[in-house]
Amino acid sequence: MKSKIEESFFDRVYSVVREIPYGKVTTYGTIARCIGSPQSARMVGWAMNNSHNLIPEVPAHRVVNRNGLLTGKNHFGNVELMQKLLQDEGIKVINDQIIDFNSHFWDPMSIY
DNA sequence: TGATTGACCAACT
DNA sequence: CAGTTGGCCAATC
Repeated sequence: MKSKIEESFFDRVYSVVREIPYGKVTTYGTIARCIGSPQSARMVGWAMNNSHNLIPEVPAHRVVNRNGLLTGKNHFGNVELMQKLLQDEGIKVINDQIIDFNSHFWDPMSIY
């Protein structure tokens, strides 16, 4: 029998994503690495997909791939919504690509 | 209930 | 240099 204190992979993902500060972005791989599964980056995106049903407070629009490309924009309902949200936070996005991505990048390890 | 897939990444050929 | 493959966990078919 599993301990209730043991959180699922998804729960850990949500915990990290929720801590992303305003105007900052991070990547799937970085989050996956932060929770101890560097190669589970795909699951992070999968968690985002379910997050719409589970935790609407998760800023999924602040999570992009390692290239700073808005690969998950197709899952926001409106393709332009993700880009709009990022631009509203002061992040420049052109052609689904975050401009000066390294400057807006936020490392989840900073919460430790 | 087994097989497939899914918003990724890195290594290998 | 570009295309393929392996890996991870959970949900869907």
